[in-house]
Amino acid sequence: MSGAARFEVLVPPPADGSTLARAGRLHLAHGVVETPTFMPVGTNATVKALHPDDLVEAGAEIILANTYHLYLRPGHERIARLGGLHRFMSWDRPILTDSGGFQVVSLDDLNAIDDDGVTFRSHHDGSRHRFTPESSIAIQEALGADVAVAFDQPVPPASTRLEDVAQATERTHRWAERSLAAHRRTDQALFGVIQGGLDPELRRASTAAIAALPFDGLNIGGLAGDETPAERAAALDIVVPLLAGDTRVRYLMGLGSPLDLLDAVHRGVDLFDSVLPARVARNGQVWVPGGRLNLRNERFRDDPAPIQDGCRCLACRRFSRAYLAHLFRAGELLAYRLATCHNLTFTLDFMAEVRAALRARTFPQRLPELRALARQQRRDEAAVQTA
RNA sequence: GGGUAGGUUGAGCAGGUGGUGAGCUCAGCUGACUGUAAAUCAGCCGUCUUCGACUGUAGAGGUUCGAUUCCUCUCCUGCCCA
Repeated sequence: MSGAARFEVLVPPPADGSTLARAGRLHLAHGVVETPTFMPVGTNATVKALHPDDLVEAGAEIILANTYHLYLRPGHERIARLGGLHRFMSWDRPILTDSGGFQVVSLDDLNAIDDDGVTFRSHHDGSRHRFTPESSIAIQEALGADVAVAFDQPVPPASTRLEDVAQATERTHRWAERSLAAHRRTDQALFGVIQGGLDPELRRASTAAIAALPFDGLNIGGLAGDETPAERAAALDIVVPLLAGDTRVRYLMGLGSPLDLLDAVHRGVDLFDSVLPARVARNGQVWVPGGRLNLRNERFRDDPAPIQDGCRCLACRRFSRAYLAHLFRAGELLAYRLATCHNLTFTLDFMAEVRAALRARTFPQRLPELRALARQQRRDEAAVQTA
């Protein structure tokens, strides 16, 4: 272990087994992260549409950036020359870089994978590149985030044949060891990724294999894809109990809807990231307690209310739904910023509420109420609740 | 007043010189989005009983087996001339 990440369990799960949720504190080079929490995704060294101050105001304590994208543009060496990722993007709180493994899946038209690594074509210009565990780590060290992630091979769990899941999982294990061996920086943590798809035996084996290695944190990968909530829950219920005595932070990669977050926290996960709240916001939908609103809908054009009564965010403090509806229709850039601020504030405030319940030791009791808050019914029901 | 070019589903168009015009782009309506090739994508967008059917090419007549197309008149619009 690098020692660059220390996870402190503030409130362990209750002995009665009513929940595996826990409150914790993750100490990183650039600061402390209260968990459970959510990391907004800033792929290109920016959370789309936001100023770093917006993120601070929304309550983000750590954000994610992407190795693949920053390697291609502007280049990790350039970022290193300019003083590293924090300085480059003027963000002085913790950052985690994803390894680029996810692009193995999402850009699968453009690449070829083998046991040594992945050869891919740039989505910008078609030029050829190659990632290996060693090169991914080298790039991440150059970027200089607080946390690097081992290079892995995720697969869409529900639609992948078992033998292919097995192959990707075993490859991920070998790459995990190579990522660890390649990692040099002592001021940067390194997290490992558990795979195994939806197969109980593969999940179990992957959890054991990755947990046995000296990573600073344990990522749960290959979920938040095409699986059902029940399948995801089943996978978590295999992974987390196996980590019962483990003192490391648990990070479920890619999860972002409030209800999904709540369920995963309940099953023992500490950390999340997702593009969902930001992307959904840019596409015109905002999250409110118990529902969601599509601001492009005709019915908001005359609605003088804020998105959410009592919300502290940049949008709700000063602007009406009608104004947001106008901005989206007009294609005005402020729409994206305001809606993104709202959804990230909503998500992060929701996680703060979950933490408060955990610290007050009222968490499992408050689950129904928190679920009601997180639920996102269809718009008609939402309208009733927020009217 | 004369000449000329036109009139297509909210707008702008495509097409159609006798036998299939419901096609495109906007606009509009709705939905999706989960380790970001996403300010993107998908559906709907004349009417209906919507896996289909019907109607629809400014209006009224005429020719024709059959007219959006050819003929006559009328209305409207742009431009030119007076």
